[in-house]
This record gives sequence, structure tokens and C-alpha cells, in this order.
Amino acid sequence: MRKNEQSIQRCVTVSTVQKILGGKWKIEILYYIGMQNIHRFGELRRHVGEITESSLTKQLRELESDGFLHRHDFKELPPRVEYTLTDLGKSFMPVLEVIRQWGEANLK
Amino acid sequence: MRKNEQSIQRCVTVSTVQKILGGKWKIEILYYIGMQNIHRFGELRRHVGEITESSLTKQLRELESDGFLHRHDFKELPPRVEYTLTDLGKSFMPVLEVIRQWGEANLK
DNA sequence: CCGTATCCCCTAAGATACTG
DNA sequence: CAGTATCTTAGGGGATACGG
Repeated sequence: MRKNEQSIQRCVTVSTVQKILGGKWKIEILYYIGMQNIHRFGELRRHVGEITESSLTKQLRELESDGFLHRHDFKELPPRVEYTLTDLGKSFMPVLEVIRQWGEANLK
Repeated sequence: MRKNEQSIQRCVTVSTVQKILGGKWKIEILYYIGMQNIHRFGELRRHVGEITESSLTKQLRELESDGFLHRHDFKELPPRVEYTLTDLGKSFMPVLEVIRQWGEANLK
């Protein structure tokens, strides 16, 4: 049964999620920070795929300005910076877990 | 509490999902086909953002070869082609719904 | 109506060098 | 350690024209 044209719901939401989290490493970064408790820049660089420093910086800054991450600079020497989830970031964790579980079950 | 390096779980799954569904229009296409019952090429072109014909074709072909869609050519004139979800595609719908609901609640 | 076939362009991401 | 500053590059996506 086909819906008529009037009843079709636009999906700004879905495309917005794509726009915000479509970056090559975004959800992987959120996964490591939120689900694996990895918070420091260097740790992330070692764990997130083959990402380069400049790309990691860029994606972190974008996630920060989109409200998913908080950046805490401890102002120590040697430098120490930790990235943690904001409330928005935390709210996304259940979604990420659903994605992960689906992948585990269907992408082998 | 920090996990030690040994206990950190790689997340091939999450990055694989990104790789497969990271295309600019992929999840939106799946949304229209699976949740709004839009199956024909022309309908999709009218509803999916500002996508061009060539891009739509490409993304549909990729979703097909990744096992999310089935392409049914009715061999009629004028041509009639319908895209439907495979079992894998159907299995992804609950995930998509979770994404959509999260977006509705958090991206206003 | 449902596509192909070309050509083109932009920008996300990478490579590399350097710094407080 | 955690970046910044440049420069370069690949390829995803767009524009357009054409075809069965």
C-alpha cells in the first residue's frame, strides 16, 4: 500500500544526523570516549583507526562545537587535555550502542 | 576509572557501519524506502534532499551491492523500477528509528 | 521513466614539518 | 604531549547531455 504524497513525512532529522556525524571518524571517536573511557588526545590517536593528528584535531573541534564533547585543558606541562561527553554526547550513547549491536549481528 | 590498554575493545563494527552508510544520502534513502514506502526511482529523486539523478543511481547501486536493497525491474514501458528492502535492510529499520527519535528529541 | 556517460569541482582528509 | 600551519590529494558528489 502506497502512501499518498501528502502524507509523506520529510526527514530533516535523519539528514541532520548524517550532516553532523557523517565525518569519517566521528562516531568512532564518540565510541572510544563514551564507551571505552578514552579521553586523552594521544590515546585517541592510537586507537581511532589510522587517523592523522590534524584530522583528529579537526573532528574533535567539530564535535565540540556541535555540542557533543567538552574539552578540558589541564594547563599542565607536559600538556594534558581530556575530552569528555556533554549531556548531548551522553544522550547519544544508547543510539551508538544500538548501532554497534546491529553491526555485530549483521555485518560479519 | 580508566580502563587499561589491554581491555580496550576495538570497534571494527562502528567504523564498518560508517563506511557502508556514510554516503551523503544513504540513510535518508533507506528511511524513505523502509519507513515511508517510497519505492520508485522518480519518487525517491523528488523526496531525497537535492540529490541529482546520477548520485541517486550511484547510492542505490551501492546499497544494492551492500545487500540493503533489492532492485526490481518490471521491464515495462514506460520503465518501472522498484527498490525494496532486503532482510538486511529490514533489520536496519529499528536502528534507523532509534536514530530518528534521538534526532527529534535532541537536534531542535 | 529510469537511467548512462562525461566532465568537473570542492572539500574532507592526509602528509609533513614545526612548536609551546 | 598536544597540538598548529601548510600544502597536497583523492574521490564523492554535482551538472549536464543523451538514450532505450
